[in-house]
Amino acid sequence: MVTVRFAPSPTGHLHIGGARTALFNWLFARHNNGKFILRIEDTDRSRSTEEYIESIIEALKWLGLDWDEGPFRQTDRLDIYRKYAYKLLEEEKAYRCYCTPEELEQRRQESLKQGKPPRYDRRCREIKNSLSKPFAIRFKMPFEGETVVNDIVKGKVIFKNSELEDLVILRSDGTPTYNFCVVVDDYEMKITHVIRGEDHLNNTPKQIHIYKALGIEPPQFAHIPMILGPDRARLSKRHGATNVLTYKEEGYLPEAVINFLARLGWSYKDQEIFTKEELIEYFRLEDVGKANAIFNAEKLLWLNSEYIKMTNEKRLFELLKPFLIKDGYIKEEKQIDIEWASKAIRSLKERCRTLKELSHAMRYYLLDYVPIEEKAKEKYITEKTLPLLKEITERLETLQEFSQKNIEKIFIDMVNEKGIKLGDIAQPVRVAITGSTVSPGIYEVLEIVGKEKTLNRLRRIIYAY
RNA sequence: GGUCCCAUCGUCUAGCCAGGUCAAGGACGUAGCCCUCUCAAGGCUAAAGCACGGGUUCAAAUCCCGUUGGGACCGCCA
Repeated sequence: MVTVRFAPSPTGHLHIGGARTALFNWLFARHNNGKFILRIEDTDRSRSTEEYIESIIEALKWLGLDWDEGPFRQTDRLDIYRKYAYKLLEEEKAYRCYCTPEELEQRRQESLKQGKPPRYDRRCREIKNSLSKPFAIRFKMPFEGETVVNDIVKGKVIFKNSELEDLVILRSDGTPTYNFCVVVDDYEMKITHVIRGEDHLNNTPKQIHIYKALGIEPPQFAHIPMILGPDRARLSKRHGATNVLTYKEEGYLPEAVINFLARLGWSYKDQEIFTKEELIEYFRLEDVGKANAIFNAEKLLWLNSEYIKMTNEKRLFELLKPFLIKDGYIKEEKQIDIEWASKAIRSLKERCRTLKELSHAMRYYLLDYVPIEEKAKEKYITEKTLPLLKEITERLETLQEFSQKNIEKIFIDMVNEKGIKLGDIAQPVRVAITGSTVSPGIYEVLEIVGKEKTLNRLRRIIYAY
């Protein structure tokens, strides 16, 4: 059975790059009816936090990337790693290193200064008798030869063993290091395919030697390209929103984010928009590109607008509620007629690219009075338009059924009778009712706002002039 | 510095593995036009790319080599 894992380290929130790695793993597992495991790599105790673990889990749930096993935590499994590490020590495939981190750092700096590769000089490798000093366990890398990685995405990659260093597998405090736990865990969890960022490609030969020393067969590897910021540097906090959950807060739909992430480094014919089912059906690691991709926020925005258009109004309203409450347009406990809300959302959804924008646009449907933009007021609420506003108010007052159709008739009649253009009256009314020069069709807006609020707002602006 | 990866419009990409049907297709963004009560949406059109240099071949975006450019990794971080 195909088994993959997503193994984030909880030293930060789930970022865009990590989310795509998780997505590719998830898609691969679902496509192959395999298993997707979540594993938390928290052996860096000083930087890992509970808060980040929860945040990562929340983000994965929001994206709908469900896992079949886990979350496993490496800090719960320390005995296992120790067991394997000591096994290697006994078999003399690893050795005790008595150098202190301070000494190592100092030597590193010196090597760097002299332009030499900052590699451990293996000075403890030949110490025969154990000393009574604190020690770390280092793995014995071969001095020569080559290691071949047959990567599903990158193809055949050959590394010189002479470039590999004797890495620490168990720290002096007894905790294991990354390159060691991945191997042990991927073996113990029967991972068949390791799908991870390209930043791990250089680690792969080291891990392959650990597999060999442990006498186990390495899994298949697939190293997916990096996601870069617009400046071509690796995506980081400097580039703004990299935390997946901020996209939730900014009003993006999870399926839009998924769709966007899937198309970063992967494609299927000329298709841009995919349902989750389609992604699962079409996704193949062989179709993942080799080149790094730049995060294109504009395209994500476009995709989100497409998803908003495709989403039915009832679901949009549910998604919108937290935004409306936060913006102060509705109260949590207040009941809103769902049919009315649907009508309102329908009028706006093709004009908004995020839920946040949509919420903001809803203000003139929900509030009693809206703030009027100064520029709009100057341009459209004038001596010239005031009589028109008065007249349309009077005409609208007479309406029994305040429907779009009837409202339209009132406008058209007035335009014909007075020999004016529709815009001459529609724009001032729009400003009076929405506070802005931009809105859905004016008849539609008036119907949704309703007779009472419409007349109140018109009278108020006339009175205030 | 060393090692490894990568290279098609500004961006995401199709095409490359199995060279010809590619005077390179789609999408985002940009510009223009149409529609129009505003703004969107929608429709149509346009500008925009095979990094460079060699080689192989009747034929190269596609195969090979080099150059340049970008990225990643070199930790008792993951």
